[in-house]
Amino acid sequence: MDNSISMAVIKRLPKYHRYLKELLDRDVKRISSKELSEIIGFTASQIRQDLNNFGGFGQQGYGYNVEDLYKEIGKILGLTKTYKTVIIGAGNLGQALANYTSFGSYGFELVGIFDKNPKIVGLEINGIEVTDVDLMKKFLENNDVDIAYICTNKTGAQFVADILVQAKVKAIWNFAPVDLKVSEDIRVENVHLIDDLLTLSYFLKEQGE
Amino acid sequence: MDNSISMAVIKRLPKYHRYLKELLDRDVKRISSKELSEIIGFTASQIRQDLNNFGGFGQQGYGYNVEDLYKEIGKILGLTKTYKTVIIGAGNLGQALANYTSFGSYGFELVGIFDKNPKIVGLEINGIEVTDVDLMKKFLENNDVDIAYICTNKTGAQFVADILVQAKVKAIWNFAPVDLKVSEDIRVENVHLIDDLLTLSYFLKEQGE
DNA sequence: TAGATTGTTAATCGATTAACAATC
DNA sequence: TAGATTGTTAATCGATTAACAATC
Repeated sequence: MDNSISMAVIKRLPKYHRYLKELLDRDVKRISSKELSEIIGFTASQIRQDLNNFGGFGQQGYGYNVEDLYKEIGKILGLTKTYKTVIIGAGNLGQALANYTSFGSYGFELVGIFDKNPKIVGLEINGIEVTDVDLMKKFLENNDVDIAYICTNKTGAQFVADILVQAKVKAIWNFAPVDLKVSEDIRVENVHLIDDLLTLSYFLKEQGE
Repeated sequence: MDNSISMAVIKRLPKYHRYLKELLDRDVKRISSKELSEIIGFTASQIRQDLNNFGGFGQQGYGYNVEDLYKEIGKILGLTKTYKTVIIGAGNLGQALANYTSFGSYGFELVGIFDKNPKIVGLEINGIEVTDVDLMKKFLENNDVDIAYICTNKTGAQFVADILVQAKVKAIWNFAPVDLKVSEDIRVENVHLIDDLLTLSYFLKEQGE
């Protein structure tokens, strides 16, 4: 598969996937780029360009078969596999993510939760016991973990990331408000919540002027 | 202030703010675009371009005064004001956000939490009692709420958004996995968690090939 | 066959980077 | 004054949109 797909395209794929699922649920059999354009908000031209990065999924004069396209995009996104995940930091956010059952339905299987707080270690969250973070390295050696969700505070995040890199975890989903320094071969996705709030704040301030 | 700042620039502002705070804490007095470039990861040229959208904050031959620039960016981001916020949906995620004290320190003051579940209504979270969502409209009429965090499930999100639009709430921070249909004058920031996971999944799948 | 709609190339637009005169 | 570094214009790069021949 082409390795040079731009990030802009990749970031749109989940949205295609989401809208196609909706169409499928509404029993829509086929859709043209023009029709899809109207509900998803991308231009028809962009939709055709995006999809053609991965193959000719459509048919001239017909459009796209909704079910086929949905499945194809699922494949492109790697949803045919399952992934083992762990959560580090079982505070409010970590617990919230642990309880998100929808992630499981996409194939992201939670296999471990870690924390350093003795008051939290030992608790059971969504059927998984919280383990002391000191035992994480050993756990990672014995389990082939794909993705780690970092839900620690700012201070602990880099320390945790270093262990994850060493243990050859493949990806990090980072919720701590810091940019992690990691080796090139580990993929990081950041959720900097405060950044989003500041963006909103920027626009609210603008309004008043 | 210029109204035509591109979204790309705006989305970088919180990162400038974060790094300048760090420099300030480390007692760094001045910094050149070149030095900042090395720690923040944008090119020096981009940094100068970005900042010059808002004014000439630097000085030839010297660079930028860290404290001044930090304050200026804070102003640009609207951090001189405070904002009233509410949370709708007090499940795991809603509760996690309610307990995030750091938002408060940026001026985002939580004034209400709403839920429809009778088991949750009445609970006190971070000093605020969860109110029945049926009473939200009235609450919004009596309180000048700036930002609403939607932490409901997919099904309830649009229903809630409609009430928020009616009540003239200025911005929505949407955590439900759905694209809300709202009027033009309300700003929406989406956190589609599953989209981020799918992006990671895309790259993990790639690795194996 | 005629109509519709894709796949794909070309044109445009916008964002990033490079270059350098201005100036502290 | 000489050196450093900005502010800003010009060049480049990449992403989006438009156009249309191919084809179902």
